[in-house]
Amino acid sequence: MFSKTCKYGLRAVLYLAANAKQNKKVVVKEIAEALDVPGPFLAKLMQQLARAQLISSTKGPNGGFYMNEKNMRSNLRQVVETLDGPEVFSSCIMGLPQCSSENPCPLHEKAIIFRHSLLDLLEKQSITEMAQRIQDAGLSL
Amino acid sequence: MFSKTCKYGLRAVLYLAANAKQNKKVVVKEIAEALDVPGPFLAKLMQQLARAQLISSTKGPNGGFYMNEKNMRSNLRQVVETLDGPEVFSSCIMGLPQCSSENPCPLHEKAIIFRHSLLDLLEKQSITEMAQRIQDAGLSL
DNA sequence: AGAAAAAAAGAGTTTTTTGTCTTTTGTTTT
DNA sequence: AAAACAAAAGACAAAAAACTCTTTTTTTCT
Repeated sequence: MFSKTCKYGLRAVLYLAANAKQNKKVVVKEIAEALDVPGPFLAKLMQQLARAQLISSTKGPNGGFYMNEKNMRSNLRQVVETLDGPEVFSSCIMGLPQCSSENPCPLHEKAIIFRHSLLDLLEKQSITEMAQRIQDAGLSL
Repeated sequence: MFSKTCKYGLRAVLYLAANAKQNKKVVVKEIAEALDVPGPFLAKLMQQLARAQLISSTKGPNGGFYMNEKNMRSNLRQVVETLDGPEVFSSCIMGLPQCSSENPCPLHEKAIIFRHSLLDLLEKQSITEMAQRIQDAGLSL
């Protein structure tokens, strides 16, 4: 479905949303240990997310990663698109280069419906609300 | 979404369904050229599909690949499962190893709905009927 | 100002996936 | 029986993804 990079990224964003704020930043090592993923690899992908302004960071002592107000209003579709590229949502499910509504693959119509339900899932869920649920229900990341 | 192996496999199965029969077998080279995919690589994955009895083959002159009656009654979910493994449909969308209904990830409930729509898409489409549509409407593969 | 902390950047390494090439086995036709 | 054809099998090569390590930059604290 998604690459490991992307899965780590989704989890990291939600971890930040649930555990970090402007005044309580979190360092990569902590996130990596909490999620049980390779630290330096996670650091790399978090740089990408920071460049895309989906998360925030500051260097130096007491520095680390966190979510600002704007970051909290982004959505998981954006995370996926910056890490796996926008094609994951537009490319043909069977990998046909020329697949389109004019020249559809045999699964085209049905695939559109399915894809829509995926986008809906990733776009419509509020990060703020998910962070709340993670804290309240103790959801795993 | 799916691996290249899997995408090639889906297309190859549909190509066979639309273009081959017991008495009109088709050789790998033809399929590879029609789909514009690497021949030897395609040959490999077709061996897997043949072992899983999702397609049929015979060696020697006038040999090649084709679909028998039983093959035509299989579905695309089986193709995906033999090439990418059954985990593609069961593993957590965020990659959490422990994700389950008892210990759900933040996307769990919504992901189940979405996954169901994917399985539905791959299972409920009849290969026979798709082959017909490919021939009639000249769908691309 | 100096030291330390932490992300950013960049260069490597390993593993997996994708793709190729060669040999073997089985079948059919002559 | 021999030759030719085509898949099966297996070993190999290249490319991409995943992961690691080192150096640089920025910030903060003393």
